[in-house]
Amino acid sequence: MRNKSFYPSKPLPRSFYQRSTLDVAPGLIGKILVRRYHGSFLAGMIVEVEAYHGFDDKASHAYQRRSGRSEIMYNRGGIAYVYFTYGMYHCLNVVTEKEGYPAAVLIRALEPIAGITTMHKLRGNPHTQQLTNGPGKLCMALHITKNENGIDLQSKELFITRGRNIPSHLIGTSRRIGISRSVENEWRYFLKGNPFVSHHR
DNA sequence: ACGCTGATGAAG
DNA sequence: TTCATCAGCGTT
Repeated sequence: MRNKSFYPSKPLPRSFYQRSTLDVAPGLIGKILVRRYHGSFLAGMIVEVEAYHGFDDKASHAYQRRSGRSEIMYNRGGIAYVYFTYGMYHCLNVVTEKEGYPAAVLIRALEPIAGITTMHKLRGNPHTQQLTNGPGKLCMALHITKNENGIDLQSKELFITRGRNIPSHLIGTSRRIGISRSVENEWRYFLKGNPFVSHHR
């Protein structure tokens, strides 16, 4: 848990991201998201994600449009897509699949692993359980903003590494949170029983 | 249950 | 140019 004892493994290869989004999304559960900040590492285990993909997903930013904000989702997998929402918050996605197919996975929650003191400062000292249990919260805690939009996940600044291997029976699925269209698709994945998974409202 | 807050994109 | 819509959060 101490930052000094944490040194990350190599970034996951680009090939990890260039697969079906519905394979990448549950595959991210248990992996470690790493952010370099002022020369040290902030890190957390991914415990909740949502997939947004393809031409028929009405909740996707890329639905029936390819311009501005959503253009980045058409890139080949392996880069970050960070967007600003509700006038206040940033959300981190990882782009998946091949060039020309619009898709990304939203990182919704982390279990903090390293740099927890720094994360508390960046978040305004909430209880640890509230530190990274939501997509806006984890971006605040890891200082992820639109400056990181488009960053290559092979970069030292922001990447994902191997973590725990999670047996599939420990991964739960549900409808996605906070959307009004295509609600029937159960493309949210989370680590069952983990206290950092965000709660439904 | 609601207000905060501003980027986005569609409509006019 | 105006307007509705929001992949959220914190306080009520």
